[in-house]
Amino acid sequence: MTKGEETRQFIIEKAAPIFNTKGIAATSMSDIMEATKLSKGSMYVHFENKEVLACAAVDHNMKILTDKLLLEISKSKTAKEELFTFIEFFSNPVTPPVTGGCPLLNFGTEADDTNPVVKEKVNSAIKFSQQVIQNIISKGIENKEFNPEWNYTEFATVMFAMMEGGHLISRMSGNNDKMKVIIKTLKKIIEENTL
Amino acid sequence: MTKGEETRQFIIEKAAPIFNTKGIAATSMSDIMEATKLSKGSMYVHFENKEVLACAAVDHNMKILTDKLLLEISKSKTAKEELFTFIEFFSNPVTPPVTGGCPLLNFGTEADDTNPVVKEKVNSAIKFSQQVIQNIISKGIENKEFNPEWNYTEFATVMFAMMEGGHLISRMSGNNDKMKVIIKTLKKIIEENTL
DNA sequence: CACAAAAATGACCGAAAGGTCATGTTTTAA
DNA sequence: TTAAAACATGACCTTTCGGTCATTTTTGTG
Repeated sequence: MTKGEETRQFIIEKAAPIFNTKGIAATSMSDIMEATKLSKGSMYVHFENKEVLACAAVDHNMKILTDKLLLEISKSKTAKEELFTFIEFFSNPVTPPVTGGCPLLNFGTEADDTNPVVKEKVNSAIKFSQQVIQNIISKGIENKEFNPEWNYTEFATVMFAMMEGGHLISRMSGNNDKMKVIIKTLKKIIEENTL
Repeated sequence: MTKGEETRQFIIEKAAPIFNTKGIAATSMSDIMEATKLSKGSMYVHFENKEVLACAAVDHNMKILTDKLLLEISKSKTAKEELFTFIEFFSNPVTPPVTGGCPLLNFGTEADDTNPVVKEKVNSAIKFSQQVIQNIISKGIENKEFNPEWNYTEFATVMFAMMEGGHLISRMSGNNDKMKVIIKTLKKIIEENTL
């Protein structure tokens, strides 16, 4: 990695949690300058404009989250264990795996009617998440772990939706109680489909 | 209503969809001036500052949504019908009942780490929504419509979470298909608890 | 109708926004 | 080692932001 690439990466890493916490519109280049202790000119050497930096920060937040999640999942032995790990990974929205909370929720709602590029990034990430869930269950069915009649495509959607909704509720209330209810419910459904 | 009160209300009504669509940070007083065709000075006659206007807009969005929802629900005859109406009311996130999509999702994620006042407003509204669901089911149990063993407190949380999550997915993808899956799933659970 | 109070106007203010650029410093590869 | 390329700096630019205020217009009431 050249010096330039290193600096670019450094800026992204410092910027990512700020964008995820404050939102794209509310984050200024000065915020990033302060966090990186770099000059304004230096920022624009590595990023054409704020939008490009914001997009890089969005990507970074999603990548960090995905990497952490998949790493945790990879430690599991059975498909059921993998699903449980997935769910438990998000069990504490008040102190989430990525600073600022779920980037899909944060950037998705902000980008919705204003930023088609970010919106599409979020859309892809949502699809990917559901695909991960589906792949785990599909594998579990092949392994004779899960009920082959399970409509797991629909379950993947329901599970993802429940977790995002639970995330919102818990972050608003400031405690993880409601997320625990969501988790309990999801685990029960999984148990019911376990052979 | 005096002229002043009328104008204040007029500004709120014009501002509400803008705030809900663009977000609080990304909405400028100029945006509101343009929408209302009023002068800057006039805005500040009725609102101390942007924050006060934003709060009024948040309240308005939530009130409009609540009023519309409760009106629809009031047309239902049975408790089960009321629940179904509640769910169907949100069946088209792409063309939602309130311009900009669910204000709880929009303002909640934005306010999360930056605006405790709005955050608390959203938190209260979330609690209220779940209470509405609980009240319907509670009444339904008394009416012998629903299974008295139903853990409806937990269901209210799950239902709310699923709908918010489904809302996000559908808005990101630009079509209501995933929301339909959510709705189908919720209706099935309700049927299972119907006597 | 008169007239005080309320509402509306738009020029104006300082601060902060995103962005540029000449200049100086550090990397990098021949 | 050295020279060109890449990187870093911070002063500076324009625009837009939230907000103020003297002035004018409208409103409502005695």
